[in-house]
Amino acid sequence: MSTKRMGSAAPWLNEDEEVAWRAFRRMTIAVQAGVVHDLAASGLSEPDYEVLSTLVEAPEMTSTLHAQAQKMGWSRSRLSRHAGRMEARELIRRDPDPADGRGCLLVLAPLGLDALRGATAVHLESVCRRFADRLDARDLLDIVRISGKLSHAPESAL
Amino acid sequence: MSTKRMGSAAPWLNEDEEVAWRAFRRMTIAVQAGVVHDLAASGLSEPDYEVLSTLVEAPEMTSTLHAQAQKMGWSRSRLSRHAGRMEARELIRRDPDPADGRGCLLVLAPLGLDALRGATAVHLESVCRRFADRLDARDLLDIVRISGKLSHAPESAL
DNA sequence: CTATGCTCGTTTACATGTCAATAAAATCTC
DNA sequence: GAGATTTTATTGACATGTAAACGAGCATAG
Repeated sequence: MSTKRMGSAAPWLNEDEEVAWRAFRRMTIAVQAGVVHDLAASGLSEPDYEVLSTLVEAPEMTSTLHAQAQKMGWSRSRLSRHAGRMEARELIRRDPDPADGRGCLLVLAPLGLDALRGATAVHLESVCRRFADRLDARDLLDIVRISGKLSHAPESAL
Repeated sequence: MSTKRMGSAAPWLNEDEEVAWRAFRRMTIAVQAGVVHDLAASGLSEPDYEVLSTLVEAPEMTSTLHAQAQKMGWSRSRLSRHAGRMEARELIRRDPDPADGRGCLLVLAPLGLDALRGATAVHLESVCRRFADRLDARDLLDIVRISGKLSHAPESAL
């Protein structure tokens, strides 16, 4: 694929690549920070929102901690901790898992559903204002194309 | 600019926007996590690397904590804490500021310069492998164009 | 059955970030 | 110059993330 930079010499970026890299970083930071900022106004952090919006899609709005962590790409440790904090706020509940004596079920609590409804509107508005409304059809296609090139792990450790 | 979504109705994303938003998220997470992962092998965290690479560009490799924080977009509190940790590892030094009795100067220490040299090679290689090498000239231009649309704050709070 | 190993969720210890309050020095106002 | 205000860096209290060790329950081989 890339015939550039094959030798043993140190790697480098040409000017266009450098410019694009800086632009990439600036863009990702701006959008990410912006959405997190907007979301905070609804009383949920971004991790909170992730947990709730993933959980609401599970059957019965219920999921094993293990399965939920898997689905979110989190460690069980992280989710366990965060679940503890969210349980204290009554956004979710922890029930024993009838199918596995070790496990527990995370259940979306009424308060969590309310919070999610509010936050979803805020989140959508934020994504529109900071992302979708600024882009035209061509931009969207370009993003999908480029994401396809950047989103997978490197072919080899090299 | 955008004549879509002007009314009082709830905001929404059409399918293309939704797909692009997911692609955008996937891409940013993959690249960011990948670079951080590679950098860790050199013994520096990403914040460490930011501090050192910003500091090395300052005159005399020295900068007020205030100025440094400004340049990095960090709070002084954050930089003060991180500087403390880096000072303990002898990557940087804190000297009193002769021009301002309150201030302090962050100075790049020899160990920090060494660490930065190693990390820079690793970082560059990582950016090549995970970013530049995967993209062609058109991709790079598209990124710069799209970044221009996404990187600034919203026109109004609305 | 039972012994061995694996998986589950939690916990401990620590690294890191935020925000508000602080102390000290500079700056401004009169 | 004296006094009020601002600025600077640090700190305390806390929220959040990671990694490794843990105890308890499950599962499989024999």
